[in-house]
Amino acid sequence: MKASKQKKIEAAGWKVGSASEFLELSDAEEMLVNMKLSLAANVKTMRQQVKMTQQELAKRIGSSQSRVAKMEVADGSVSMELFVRSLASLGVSRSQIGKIVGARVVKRNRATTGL
Amino acid sequence: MKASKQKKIEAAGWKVGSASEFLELSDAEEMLVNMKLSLAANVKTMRQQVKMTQQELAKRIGSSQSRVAKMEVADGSVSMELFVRSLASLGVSRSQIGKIVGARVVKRNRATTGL
DNA sequence: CCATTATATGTCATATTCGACATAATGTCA
DNA sequence: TGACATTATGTCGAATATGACATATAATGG
Repeated sequence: MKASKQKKIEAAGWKVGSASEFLELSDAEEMLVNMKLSLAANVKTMRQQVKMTQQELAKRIGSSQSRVAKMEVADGSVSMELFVRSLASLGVSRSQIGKIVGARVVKRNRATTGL
Repeated sequence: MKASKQKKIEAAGWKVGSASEFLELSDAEEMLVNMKLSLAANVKTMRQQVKMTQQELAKRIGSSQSRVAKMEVADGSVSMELFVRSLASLGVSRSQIGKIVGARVVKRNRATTGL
């Protein structure tokens, strides 16, 4: 893993082992981070699509506004379980969640989104 | 949620809230359980495909044989993170993991598997 | 501008998940 | 059968994720 990439990841609150023993793991960790980035982005957009506030979603999933906020900024302390629970509570189907997990988020510009 | 279904889930070591306040959550919980069942089955078959022992996979992911065993029987104490880490360490790509998450496991009989 | 609402960030006690270990159960093969 | 490898199950202290809360920082619109 490149140092620059690791620094970026750690800056976002992620822990990355660097001992040689864990070199294979770093790929898995990076994958996990990217999955969570994708999940986070989708939780946010889905919630907004339903015009729900973080507070409301929090209540729905039995959590708190602060935790929902951490989810949406892909804080390192949020588990995949919470992402999945949230998406499910937003009406996202299992197969849709599978796609979110499997594909990188593409940040589109205003020209393509039409906004 | 039907009582029979909940009983089955709880028998497998899962905790399911039953207060009316959490009725919407139970669907999400069931989805999570099914995802983990799918992930568990795939960890097992992929590991066997590479002719790896639980002990060896455990070492690869910095865990223990007992935890790998729990993974493969879809024990309730195993997080999605660990499933993903394991699959990644077994060489499964992100898009493949997405498919595993998104689609129910189909248990095939001997006629179709050829065994 | 101010007031109000929504979102982000930090901390903390509690709950959950962790690897490790012992040991039981199952499988394998001679 | 017995010896050996592999997998399953239970438990425990340590590590991590949790909801709750306070509070900071936007964002909204009047």
